[in-house]
Amino acid sequence: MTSEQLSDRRAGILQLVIQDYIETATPVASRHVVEKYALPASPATIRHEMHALEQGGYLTHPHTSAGRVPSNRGYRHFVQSLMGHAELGLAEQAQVRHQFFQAAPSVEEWVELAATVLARSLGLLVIVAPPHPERLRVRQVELISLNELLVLMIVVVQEARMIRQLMPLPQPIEVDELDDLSARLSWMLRGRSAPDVREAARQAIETPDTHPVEHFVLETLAQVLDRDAQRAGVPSIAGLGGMMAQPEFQQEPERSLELIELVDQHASEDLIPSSVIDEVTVDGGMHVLIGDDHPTELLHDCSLVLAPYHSTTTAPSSPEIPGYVGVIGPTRMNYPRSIAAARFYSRLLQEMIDAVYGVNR
Amino acid sequence: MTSEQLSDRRAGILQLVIQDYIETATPVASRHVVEKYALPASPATIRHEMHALEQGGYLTHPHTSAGRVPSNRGYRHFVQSLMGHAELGLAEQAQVRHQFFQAAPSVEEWVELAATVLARSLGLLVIVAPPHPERLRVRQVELISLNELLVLMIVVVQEARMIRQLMPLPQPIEVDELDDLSARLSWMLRGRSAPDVREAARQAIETPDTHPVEHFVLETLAQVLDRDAQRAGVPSIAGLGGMMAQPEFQQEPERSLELIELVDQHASEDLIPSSVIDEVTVDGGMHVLIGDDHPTELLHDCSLVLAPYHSTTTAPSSPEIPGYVGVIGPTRMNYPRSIAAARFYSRLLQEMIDAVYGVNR
DNA sequence: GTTAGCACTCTCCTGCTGAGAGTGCTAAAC
DNA sequence: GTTTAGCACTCTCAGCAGGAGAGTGCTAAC
Repeated sequence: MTSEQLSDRRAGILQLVIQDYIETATPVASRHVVEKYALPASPATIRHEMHALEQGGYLTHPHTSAGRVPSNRGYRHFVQSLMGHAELGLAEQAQVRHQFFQAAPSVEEWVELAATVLARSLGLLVIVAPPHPERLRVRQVELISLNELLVLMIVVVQEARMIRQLMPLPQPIEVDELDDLSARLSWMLRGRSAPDVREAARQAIETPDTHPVEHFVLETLAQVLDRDAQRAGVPSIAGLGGMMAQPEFQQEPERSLELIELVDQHASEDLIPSSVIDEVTVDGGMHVLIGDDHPTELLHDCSLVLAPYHSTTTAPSSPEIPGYVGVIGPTRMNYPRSIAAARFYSRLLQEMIDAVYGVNR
Repeated sequence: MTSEQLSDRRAGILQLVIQDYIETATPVASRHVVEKYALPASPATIRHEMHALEQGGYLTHPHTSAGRVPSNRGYRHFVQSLMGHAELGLAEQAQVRHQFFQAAPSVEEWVELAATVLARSLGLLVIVAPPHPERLRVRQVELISLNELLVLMIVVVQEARMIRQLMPLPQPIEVDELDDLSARLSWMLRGRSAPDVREAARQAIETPDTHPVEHFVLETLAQVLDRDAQRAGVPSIAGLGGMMAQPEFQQEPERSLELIELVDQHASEDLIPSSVIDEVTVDGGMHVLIGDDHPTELLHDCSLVLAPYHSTTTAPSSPEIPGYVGVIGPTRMNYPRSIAAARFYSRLLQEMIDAVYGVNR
């Protein structure tokens, strides 16, 4: 690992090479860089420096007579030390904000919107997940009789979500009894989550006088709480089209196919493994995985920009799984812009969610 | 248009050629077909017949020294007269049924499941849409105060759906008043849909004594009814991966890219235009669009198998937009199997929906 | 330290050739 | 009249050679 300090000029050349490669997607030649950026040096000199950068592992060579291409190490150095800090332009920020305020106020809607808009603006694959409580806590249970054997159960949970579930009953129940039951359950289960509800179901079956439907409802409720906690965290994926239009994928059809397969199956765990998110959340900041940093082998020629976020108002009682804005693109992706955008969108989402949902804790 | 009757032998050869091409995706040669199917004739004879079929427009020739490839006309004749009627195997039917009964009983869940399972089994693009009412009718309105300025509105509609909507209020309202309001709205709006609710909102603003929040709630309610009627019909798309693995797409990257783009943007209106669905619904049966039958030019080398369905128990009062199971693949797709599968899945969906939702009409 | 010059390497495009596949036609056999 | 064998013809495809072009690496001079 040759990690000696780079001279200013050398670092500058590395930066130019990377910027140019990001822009053109073709190996950059010494002469090209001299002419394009009007460097006060000859191609031979630049060649000399490039050679040194290649020795240091920052650049590579597809073959002898090709220009230089950044290596993973080069990109890492670029991201960490060279590129500086960028923010999204104010006009763009305003425009995106506007779209969000126009949308219906629901987390799923925002998450979907964030994924599609960001994907379109970057031309890369974007995965956005909402923050969601690890377990849901009951706030209110409503049982609405649709007919003798069919009940619509509505559960309002403390996390300001609502779950509906149709329940075909095993045996009929009177409307009065049903109303009574829903009132009792609301009172009894307030603040409880799935395990508690399971316990209540067990007790109900042991208590002689309870209506058999009660046990059934409790079991269903517990199931539904678990299922919906899962579903609340389902991420939106967008931008496959733009991603596939990137030159690196035009060349390699087999690789592209595998990636399409992953997206088709909504395999977000492969695209952004939860281990990575956990790791990031420790320091709470953004994270950039370049090339083979990524656990999934298929993405070893890609980079991942990850901006986790959470709702700041989470009650300490209910632990929350953070949301994230993830951008996946070829290692050649535009890092400054992607990072700035991911940061902006994650903050915006956090803001929007807090504004509407955060209040009631 | 030479539509003279085909001789038995000629039709038989057409059928073999099409079957073989569907299977192998390579132009089929006279000799190949003789050997593979042990025909009691020499290649030359078959060649002669193939020539005649080409004259009739049923087959084509990529170039002189290639085998024959079915034309759109050939496929149409195959689908209409040659292939006969197939059903899915009973084992497969049972296995699919099982998966459906295991899933949570919700239309969205089933639609998603149908799309993914069918796509996987066919290796083609599958689009499944639920039937949904043209407009939703209110059954019950619940307003739950989350805090002074935030209300969760829950609307149960007669179509056994439920809508939730968070409403930040323009001004505070007492909990008692809110309960009162929701009871009154439930009573007043029962069976009404968006236009009626709008009318009620107008009246509310003209009536002096009403709480200002009432007007606001009514407006939001009308919006929400419209929006959710839209959203109820959103189709699921799956199988892009399998589709792209088909040899025809491996060859043509530009075309593939456009198709990926369409799927990425959930452009189901381009993939299955509503005009096509309407057309089909007249006779209520299945429909097969082959090649340039399809309005979208991008799909002129593809075929669409469409199986619309509806919930049989629809009340006459609320007109319903039908659901559908659509299969899109290269014109070379396996028609018997795709048609049988689409038919089966559409019936299964109809059955499942009727069993749970149809009862309460 | 910088630079011009030049040999060297590698890709990429073009044209060519030969093998292989399959047809279309013709003339003979059934 | 239908079927078939034989054969010429056409087109694709893989492989190969050769030349142009692009860029580097090295060396020697400034």
